Amino acid sequence: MTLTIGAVAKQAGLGIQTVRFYEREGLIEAPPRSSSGYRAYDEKAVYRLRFIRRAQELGFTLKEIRELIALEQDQDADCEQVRGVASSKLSTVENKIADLQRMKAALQQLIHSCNGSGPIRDCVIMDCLQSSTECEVFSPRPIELA
Amino acid sequence: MTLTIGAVAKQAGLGIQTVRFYEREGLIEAPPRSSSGYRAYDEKAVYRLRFIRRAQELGFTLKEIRELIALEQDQDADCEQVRGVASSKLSTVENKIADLQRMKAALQQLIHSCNGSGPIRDCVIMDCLQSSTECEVFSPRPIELA
DNA sequence: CTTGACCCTGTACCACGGTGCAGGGTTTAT
DNA sequence: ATAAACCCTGCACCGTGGTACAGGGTCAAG
Repeated sequence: MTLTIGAVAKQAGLGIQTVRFYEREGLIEAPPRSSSGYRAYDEKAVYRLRFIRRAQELGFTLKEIRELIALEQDQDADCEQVRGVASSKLSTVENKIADLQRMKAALQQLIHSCNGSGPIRDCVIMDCLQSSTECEVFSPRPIELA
Repeated sequence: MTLTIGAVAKQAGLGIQTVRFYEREGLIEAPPRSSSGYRAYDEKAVYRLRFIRRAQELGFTLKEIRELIALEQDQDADCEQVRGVASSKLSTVENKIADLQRMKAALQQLIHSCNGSGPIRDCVIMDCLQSSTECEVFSPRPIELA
């Protein structure tokens, strides 16, 4: 018995549109079709979709997931390469954490330095955002935490 | 002496297109124009643009920055409200950090459990992503760290 | 045999924060 | 006077990860 797109979507915890989107994006292969043109999936499709979900939870982008899948399908690829991908992802995650921690510290300092009453024109937070000097809250490294 | 858009952009560390984009988005007010239609900025515009940059560095979205600017312009607003905005931003930053730390731990565990050699079919990392049981690396809370 | 639930394609659209280009006009330096 | 460097508008497009809708066909239950 094969599965309809609704069934695989449900089992993988995704929407139908999303499954079709993944097919278009080359993350899953196009399944065979029934005589009436319905997609006819097997169990493996559910695993593949869950793989995608899990990898996303670990912070991999769809592009990176496509690469992981390509590696998996490559006879000549080895485990080392997979570990490489995971390691570089780990680095980017660590960098994002560092960026966010700088933001956190800066925000805490801002909040702490605000007594929380009085009109805006006396607000330390606003001053701090406004003037270039006066407040050394800003991180050396800018944004880029995409 | 007034400043051209190129000059303010440079002083604020932004591109010209970006400055016009901020104007369209209501983050800065439209400046007066020269006789030939050129935007004629004053010094304050540079501060406003830097304000935007700084707030972005702290993790505020453009929408939130628009709100901060609106607060600043509101005679009846007080410092408490500004602190509220900053506090809620702090919370979201903290949540993002927590999400990323879960990812980090999971990635470390994956990388650690991979001996780093052999073909893909024996790769623990791939196994782990593939099979639903067998590997308790996955975070209770899913993605959503946008 | 009809009704509802499901499936199909194609296309457009969402938020986010911009970037780029075409097709003009202006200013400045040589 | 001419070229380079700047400015203008308007519009389209980028990546990311989907979501929605129109306008159809199909399948199972009653």
